[in-house]
Amino acid sequence: MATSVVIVDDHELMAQALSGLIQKFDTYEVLFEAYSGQELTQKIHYDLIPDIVLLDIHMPIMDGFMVCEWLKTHYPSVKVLALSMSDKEESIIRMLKCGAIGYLLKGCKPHELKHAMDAVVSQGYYYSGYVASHLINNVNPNVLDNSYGSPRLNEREISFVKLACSELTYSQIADKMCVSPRTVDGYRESVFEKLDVKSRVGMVIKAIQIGIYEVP
Amino acid sequence: MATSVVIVDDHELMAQALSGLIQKFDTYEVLFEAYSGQELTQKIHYDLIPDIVLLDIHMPIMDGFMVCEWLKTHYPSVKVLALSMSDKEESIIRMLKCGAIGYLLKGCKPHELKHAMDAVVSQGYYYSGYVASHLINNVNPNVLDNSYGSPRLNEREISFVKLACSELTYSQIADKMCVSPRTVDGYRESVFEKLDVKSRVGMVIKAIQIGIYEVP
DNA sequence: CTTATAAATGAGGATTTCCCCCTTTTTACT
DNA sequence: AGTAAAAAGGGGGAAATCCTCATTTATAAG
Repeated sequence: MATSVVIVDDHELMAQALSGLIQKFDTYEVLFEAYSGQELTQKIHYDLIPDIVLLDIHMPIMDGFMVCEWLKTHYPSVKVLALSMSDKEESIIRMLKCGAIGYLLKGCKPHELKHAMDAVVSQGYYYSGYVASHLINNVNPNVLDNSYGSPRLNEREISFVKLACSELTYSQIADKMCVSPRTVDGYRESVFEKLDVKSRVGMVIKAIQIGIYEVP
Repeated sequence: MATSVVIVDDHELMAQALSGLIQKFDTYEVLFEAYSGQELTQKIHYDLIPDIVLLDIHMPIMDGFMVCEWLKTHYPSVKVLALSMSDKEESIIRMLKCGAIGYLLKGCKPHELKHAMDAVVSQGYYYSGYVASHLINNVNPNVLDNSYGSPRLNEREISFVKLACSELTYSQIADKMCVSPRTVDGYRESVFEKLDVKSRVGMVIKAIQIGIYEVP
């Protein structure tokens, strides 16, 4: 019997094109496509459970991390193969912690996709060579402790960082957060420490890298 | 005779999947795919000129803007249909100034792609409704003057901005650029003016938005 | 009830950033 | 050549950022 696949990608073009590609692999059949996380949660049923979910990470509202966590709690048998543009180790690690079983870059070749799906079915995991080497070489200890959000920053600190990614001064941020400027300075200090940066600009760049702040 | 198409996208998966999709449209045939701008410049010949080039914007080394400019100088008859994830007006305008004849979002539906290609062939242009409305509503005057690089920044200013997207102080930047700190302050002032920002953080965010700096 | 541990805050100062006004040098144009 | 316009550089000062030492407050643990 053919292995059933579901594709989740907010880019319809990508999703349908991928679908066409996979149809050509015999032993695989595409059950359906979803163009958002919500759509997936609606379309999937107890009698329509795929073997594999090809999951795009970067999506609005419900991103790949959330979708993956939802899947693993509601349909733990589903094997999630993450599909991403970026090889940022934070993304990879977060994805694995969310329960993904493989991580594939969108720049890979079609036969690599086939190979990955084969591996997921038979061995239960797959990481492209590039991803695996990244994992080995560049693990930032700060990333390891928190499955969602970012390296160990608490809620207040995350709010602070988001506000700091703007032209507001720290005292204006203090007003917005309803605390004293000195408290904001405390947030700054601890965030600098945790993110290992030495300036506000460094903090902003790092915040973008690890996904705390998204450039509009 | 079928309309010939070439696909340029650094994501092989995307390129090949797209290719498969287009093969299904009769009246269109895919001549070849290129996974980088350089590959396109090598594969295209006087006896192998496509009617349409589907061009991804975000690519390493040679991005879509460069590829488009190269195409319009060497093969001006080629109709370039830009394909992008983002609807940032800067990207759209830059692409049009580079000679693209249409702009499509990757999130569109397959039939929209078909429709766009049809329109490009028959009418000579195509902009998805979403893109068109963006153009009308959100044009930033700063963007209009410069075809490449970004809103009117010169080379030195661009170097400065890139260095400013780091934890270097302005005087360290001055050292790197081999000019006096005061000169760097001049760069800062003119860049603030041109990009319409009020702080270094604002400049960094804007630089990322308009593509001067790419977050690693 | 103490202890300790984290969060919020205060005071002060060094450095950097931001913003003026102004001079010299270089480049461009007619 | 002469004039205009950038580009590079100088000085100084107000504001913001960064850093250090220290105090209060809340919260959890023994």
